[in-house]
Amino acid sequence: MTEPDDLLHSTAVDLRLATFRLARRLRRERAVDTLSDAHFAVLACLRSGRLPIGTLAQRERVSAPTMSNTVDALAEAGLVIRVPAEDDRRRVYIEITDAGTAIVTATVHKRDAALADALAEFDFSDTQLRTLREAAALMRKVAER
Amino acid sequence: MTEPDDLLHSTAVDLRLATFRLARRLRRERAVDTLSDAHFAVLACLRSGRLPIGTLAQRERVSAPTMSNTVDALAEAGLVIRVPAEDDRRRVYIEITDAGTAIVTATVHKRDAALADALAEFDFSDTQLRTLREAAALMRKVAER
DNA sequence: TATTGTTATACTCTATAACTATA
DNA sequence: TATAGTTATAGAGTATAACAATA
Repeated sequence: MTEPDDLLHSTAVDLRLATFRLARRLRRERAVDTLSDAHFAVLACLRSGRLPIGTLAQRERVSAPTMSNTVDALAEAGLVIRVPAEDDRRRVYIEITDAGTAIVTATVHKRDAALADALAEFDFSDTQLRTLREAAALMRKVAER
Repeated sequence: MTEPDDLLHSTAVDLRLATFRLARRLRRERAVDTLSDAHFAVLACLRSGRLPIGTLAQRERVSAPTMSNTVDALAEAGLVIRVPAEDDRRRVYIEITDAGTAIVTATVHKRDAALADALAEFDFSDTQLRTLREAAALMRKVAER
């Protein structure tokens, strides 16, 4: 346990507050209003390649039936397709479609643009921007511990 | 619109990714498993003082009926109480109880401790920690724009 | 007539349990 | 017998519409 008033702890407090507030602010930026955060997260998960339902459920920390329902909805919207595996016929791979990829790309661009605009508005110096980038790298290390 | 490859934009991209991942990681740390994120957020909102239902609904960006339900659940759990306003008898103030305050405090401590432990594990230098604190301050400015 | 909050109703997201098909 | 996925069912959380009480 860390002392309540050392640099480590006060950094943790500041960073927790800032992270929650910024995440909340950015989550509001969406390309498609009808797509929930949970559904969007699955779509984003599939950008780098197809995955079976079970793996998707584990990654998103939901149950298999929940992921099955989510995939139903995404498939009905034409954003993913089910592809039965050839070697193991119990398994079904989920692949993102071009329409799905387009939504992920547009949403990501929208969030990045909103954040870039916000940063621009404050006239941050290059030094401050580099501080933010370094911090971002540290934050990812911490999150993926 | 910013150029896709300038410092501003690449900072935005890095910061968006890092913010979402760290927020997700921290949200898993809870003092009470039975309390949902939405309910906890309302409780946290009330730490600094009592608020009417309508204000709570606006702050948390949910409808008034939804907030009414949430308050029902929190009141049933003994975490808040409804206090009718004296001057305007339509209005009801929601006040956090000692039990509610205890849960907020415990959860915040747990999240800060988890983050501090993670930071400690990486043996970040004081310079790196100060980078994170400065970044946190900038992030809050951006979030509260 | 406008405002504050609640009740009625319905839809989405989630989970556990039971089931089907395949290994 | 174990595994991958789906279906059945139920419980939370959410919204809009309609309502009651008060200003």
